[in-house]
Amino acid sequence: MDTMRETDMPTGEELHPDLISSVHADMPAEEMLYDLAELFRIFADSTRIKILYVLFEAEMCVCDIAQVLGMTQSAISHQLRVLKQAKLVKFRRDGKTIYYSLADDHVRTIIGMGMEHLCE
Amino acid sequence: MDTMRETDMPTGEELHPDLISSVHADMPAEEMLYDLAELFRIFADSTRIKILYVLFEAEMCVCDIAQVLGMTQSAISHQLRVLKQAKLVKFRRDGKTIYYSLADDHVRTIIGMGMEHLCE
DNA sequence: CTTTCATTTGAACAACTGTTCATATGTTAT
DNA sequence: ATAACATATGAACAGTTGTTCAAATGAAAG
Repeated sequence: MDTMRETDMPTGEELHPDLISSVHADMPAEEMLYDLAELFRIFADSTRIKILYVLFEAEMCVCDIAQVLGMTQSAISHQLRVLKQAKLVKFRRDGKTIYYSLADDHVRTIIGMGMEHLCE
Repeated sequence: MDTMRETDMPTGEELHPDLISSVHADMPAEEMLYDLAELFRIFADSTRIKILYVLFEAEMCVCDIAQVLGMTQSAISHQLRVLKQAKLVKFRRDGKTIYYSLADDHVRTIIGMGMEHLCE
């Protein structure tokens, strides 16, 4: 509701008023952009990336993943929790052990995209 | 150089020894996975996502971006620095103002990929 | 040169994140 | 029951991150 002119203004804080309002109108909802950042945050840790990479090849139980990555079972379990909540991995129970696997192929695509960007 | 058998072992910490060694062999270099996580870390902040989204539409100067996002010029400048270092944006100077724009189309693809994952 | 404006930079602080350690849950076998 | 094992969870701690504030560049104009 501001009544500022589009030309000949004091230029206090904005240099290109019409560009600003045009761009602002085309922005996705605040919440969507927040969710997007939150999604990328999941991939923003090398332990989680490693876990996902491991699961590219086969479903695996927690202690095997820990073994492959040379990390504590507890640390892996904590990260699997994050991946689980983000719906990036799924799991099934077989007796005492729990097998984790990729939830869908989107994970592969997103990580592949990142890899492609790096290798250039 | 451990000489453990592949069958009939005490199962101290690993449940599936051959799977472990096979998967471990197929893993990309430690450093590569670290770099990959670092790349996603750039996208893992909603301010940076917003900046990139704004630059989808047009090149823009710092104060205009700040205006669109309703944030301090200083905050935007700090984040542009991060994006610049990651080679995700480039800039040109025109007198006093500096115009930022997307470095290449990879940014668009990666963010698009994330969006696609969210909208399902 | 001095002023003004766009931007950058550094220090400081609060908020967040990942790992560790100890402990709890849940399952199987004895 | 109890023991052994795979996994999960909570608290705590160090390390990292994003914003703010104040001050510093750097460029154009008077």
